[in-house]
Amino acid sequence: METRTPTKPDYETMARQLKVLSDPRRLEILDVLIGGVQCNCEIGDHLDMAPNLISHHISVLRKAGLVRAERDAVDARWIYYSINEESLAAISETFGQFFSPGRIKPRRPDCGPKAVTLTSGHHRQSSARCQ
Amino acid sequence: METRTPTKPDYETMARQLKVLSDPRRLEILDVLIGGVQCNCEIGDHLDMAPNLISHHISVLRKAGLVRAERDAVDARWIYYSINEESLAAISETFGQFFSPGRIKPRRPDCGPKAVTLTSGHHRQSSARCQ
DNA sequence: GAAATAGTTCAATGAGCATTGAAATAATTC
DNA sequence: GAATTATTTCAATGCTCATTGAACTATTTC
Repeated sequence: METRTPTKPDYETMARQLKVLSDPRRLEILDVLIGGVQCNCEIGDHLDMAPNLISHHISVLRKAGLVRAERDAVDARWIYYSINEESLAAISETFGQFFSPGRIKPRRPDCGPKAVTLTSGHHRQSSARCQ
Repeated sequence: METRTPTKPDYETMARQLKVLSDPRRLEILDVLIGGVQCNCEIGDHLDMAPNLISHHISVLRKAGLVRAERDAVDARWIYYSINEESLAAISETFGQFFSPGRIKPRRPDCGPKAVTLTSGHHRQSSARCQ
């Protein structure tokens, strides 16, 4: 009988995705991009970060599939970054499900020494173990 | 005019919370706890981790307020861990909102050299900057 | 009180990673 | 083609943190 999620989640993959999101600079960059700002120069204006640092964090977000890049058709020095909406939706879905409080199951009453005690009086047998 | 979330999120705090969640071992522990297993011995059986490592990760989860501990009333050597439902709900709410794809705003058209080009012909003035 | 059991704390190791400044690449302008 | 602009890559530094084994605390059993 399975007590966890129906299909056991890939914790390694989930952790890797969450690690990408667990940086304040990257959260701020994401927030700016979500807000509709995609011009690199304006990103720099908002963020007060060294350009190479912005570049580094954006590359992390790109490798994670969260952000896409597109060069300007007229002046190819400019690059526009944008949120990969599908990727964000997938993350939102996955973690929304995993961390949903509704998933919490009640404490299993047949576990631990208390259970043994409750059924056989004040003293339990010495080999008492859960299950 | 604000283009991001109404009240600017505390990226540092969010990142710290996400960092706690960005470990495969901690995700697995959380999943076991969410599944209703709270007896330490059974946690150990499920996780195939050294007891001191379980203890370490659980202490991280406890410091983050995600997990609570309670000693067995009969045999105080046993400790039962449980999910702090309110804390999980708060996290689910915060991140569900932040990463919601519905928040994504369209690209601002008045940004970058393309905008200048579109209104003033093929050549833009050399000092062109966004906004 | 000695042995056994449940769990935590400590110290050491090593890997990963954010940050910084400088150099390099790419594209455009004059 | 030299200078300028936009962005990336590189190398070095230092901090954080997961992991391990050993020692320690607390509690119960005999």
